[in-house]
Amino acid sequence: MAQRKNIARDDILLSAHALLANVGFHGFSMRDLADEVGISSASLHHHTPTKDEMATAVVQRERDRLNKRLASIGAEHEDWPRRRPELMQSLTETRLTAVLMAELAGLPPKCQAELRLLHSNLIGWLTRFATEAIRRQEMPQNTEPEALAGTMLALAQGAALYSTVAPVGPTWLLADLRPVTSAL
Amino acid sequence: MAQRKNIARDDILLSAHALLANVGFHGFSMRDLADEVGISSASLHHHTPTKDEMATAVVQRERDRLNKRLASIGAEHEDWPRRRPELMQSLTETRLTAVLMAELAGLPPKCQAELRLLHSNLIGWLTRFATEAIRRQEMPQNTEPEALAGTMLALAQGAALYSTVAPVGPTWLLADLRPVTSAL
DNA sequence: GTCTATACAGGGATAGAC
DNA sequence: GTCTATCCCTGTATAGAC
Repeated sequence: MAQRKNIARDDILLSAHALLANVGFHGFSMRDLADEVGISSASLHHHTPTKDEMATAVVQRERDRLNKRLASIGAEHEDWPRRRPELMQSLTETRLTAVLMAELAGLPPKCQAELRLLHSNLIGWLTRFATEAIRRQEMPQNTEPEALAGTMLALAQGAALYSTVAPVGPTWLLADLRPVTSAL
Repeated sequence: MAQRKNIARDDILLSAHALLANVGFHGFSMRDLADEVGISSASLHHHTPTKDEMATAVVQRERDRLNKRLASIGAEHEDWPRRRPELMQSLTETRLTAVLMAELAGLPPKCQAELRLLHSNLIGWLTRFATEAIRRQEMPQNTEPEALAGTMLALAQGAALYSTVAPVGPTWLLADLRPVTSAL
């Protein structure tokens, strides 16, 4: 019944996600998206009434996906050494959030709010992971979990940002960053 | 004679830089910029004929500024422990490049080319710094300079990207990232 | 160098037929 | 649900007077 509509909406959100992650919210038009999906712009607006709503839905989807993914990582492993690679890979593969964060102030209200929520979720997960790792003595004891969460997010999302011009190599996130990050 | 014009163009590029770094290339209009500067959009186009040219000029300026800054850091100190903080701070304070990299594929041709050049310059500097630090035995000997350059850029620019929502704290880039980056 | 006025394309969004 | 056609606004850019 409503099956075909749902499928169509998923197709739209998938194409929308790709465009958003490539050129950002203001980098493409609803007509561009309609062409990508293969329908008219009027049909597109039938499924997703405004551009704001469309982008919001995409971000919401990504937020759900990431929350589930991070929860799964937390449930699958207890130790940080095994959580780390999957976690960093997940965040490094997520270019959407990095691109939208870049234009945050220019985003329409709903989409902007949803993105802030996504960011807040991520910081929450990362802080929790760091806290546990410190308690388990798998991280230095004098580390602040919040600072580490911010740094991890910056590193992974920065890599995502530059992934189009310099693909993250196998050794990228494995380098010993002590000389970069540790104080004198 | 041409003095007032140059001053005006600098005013324009300064306001343009702020807008570009805040909401990205497609996040504002030439009218917005004209309003910001305090002139009509026609006057704006008198100084900078196209939006592409305007953004290109801003990126070019930033490229010059960064090249001089990094050269100065390299000349001022010889050792990596003293180069590191100034270097990372310079890159973390540069939000413009991070925002524009996000929409790279959607940028007009000249601006896109100029941005790629800026990125290439940065990687060049970072790779050189890393190479020297390794030779001076201030970094682990088994590190690949290119990988480290990419990672440093990702970390700093990621921090720049998220600086609007979570200002980089004093401990941020000082954390020991071994648990994040080093392999199992 | 600055303005008003305007051209013209492209943007988001809607009407209404099928 | 999809289309064609269209509305109306915004966007870039130009013309031409002052």
